[in-house]
Amino acid sequence: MVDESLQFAKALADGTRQEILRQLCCRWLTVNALVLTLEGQVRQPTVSHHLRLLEEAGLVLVEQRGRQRRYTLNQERLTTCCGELMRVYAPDYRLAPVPVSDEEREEA
Amino acid sequence: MVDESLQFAKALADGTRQEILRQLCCRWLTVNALVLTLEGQVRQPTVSHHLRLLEEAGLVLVEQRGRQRRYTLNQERLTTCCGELMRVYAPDYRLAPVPVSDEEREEA
DNA sequence: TTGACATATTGATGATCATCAATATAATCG
DNA sequence: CGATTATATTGATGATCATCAATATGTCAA
Repeated sequence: MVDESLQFAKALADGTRQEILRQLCCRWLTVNALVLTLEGQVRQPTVSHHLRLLEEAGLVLVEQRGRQRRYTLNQERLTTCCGELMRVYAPDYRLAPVPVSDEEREEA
Repeated sequence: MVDESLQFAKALADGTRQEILRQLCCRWLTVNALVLTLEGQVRQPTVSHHLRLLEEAGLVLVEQRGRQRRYTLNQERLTTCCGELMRVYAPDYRLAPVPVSDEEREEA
């Protein structure tokens, strides 16, 4: 796809995909584990379909482990895409992405 | 809609709507003026349709002026939505939206 | 009020897409 | 090799949605 902001928005424009991203935030899950966390909402082929779109958009990272594949959310990519959105559509604001320290992360 | 991040993503998940937002960035345009800037890409009812979705998502502001309606992009709303996305999906990063000063804006 | 202009709404149509069951591919083990 | 497990792909179906022509609504001027 040519337009990155469009691909990014389309990737997020589905409730199931956003739910998948929430499940993959800050942890690695296999496809089957992901299907289980979604508790019967969707079948495995549907999850694989969404994972493909998310991977094409760069929003998830994959790692082959034996016969399983583990996915996780790519926070850096998401940050970059949000930054691009703001750069284009909110030029009067500034985005200052700062890595959160370990101590702060533990508070949350 | 219940989920704000979903409504935000859906609003941006269309090329024509993103083009409309670009045209409405930093200026107020009437519907007809907007149709003209899109140079035959889409007809007036289509533009009105998109403006309705964008307004429902809070991404544009409207002002009635005589028999015309003027629209502009709501940068603050867009910033808020991006911040919410990052808060949920990139908790290891921090968003610090800071209004850009007038002097800096003139440099760009 | 009538006419002209600006925008919104309606209803139809085709395109995109989310979902599934069935099946294929791929990797591991015996 | 064949059996088993994990994930991906295919093809079909229904839902959502972008678009348009036609029309309605609303606003101002004479």
